[in-house]
Amino acid sequence: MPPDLSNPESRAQAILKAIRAVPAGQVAGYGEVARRAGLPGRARLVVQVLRKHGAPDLPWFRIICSDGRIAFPEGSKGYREQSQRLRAEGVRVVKGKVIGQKAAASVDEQIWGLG
DNA sequence: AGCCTGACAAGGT
DNA sequence: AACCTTGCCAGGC
Repeated sequence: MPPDLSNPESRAQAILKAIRAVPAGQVAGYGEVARRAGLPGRARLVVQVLRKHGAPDLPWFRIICSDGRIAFPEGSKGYREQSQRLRAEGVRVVKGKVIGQKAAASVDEQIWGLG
């Protein structure tokens, strides 16, 4: 049974859950995360959640643009940290873009507990 | 209500 | 592939 999503709080929770569901060594787009959270078309809501929640355990660095780009401005603190953290997980990052595959479909199972 | 702001997305050039 | 324009949605004022 999917979460409520009728109020901002539950929406944020759903998004956080979707983000945490992305496996190490893989990445996912903002819109992708939104969809998996049950919020299709709300990519920008994901952005807002990420801006607010600075949770240390949140794998925020695995979230990138749909075209594989890192969303932070080149040279910014976030840009450098994200690149570094991704590479630390074995993700290939070239010129601010992630080369390789995006998160597997199995992520959905992890979120909704289908397995 | 109206306007501005975002770590976006999609489509066209 | 790079770049620009348009569409979107929620928040904060």
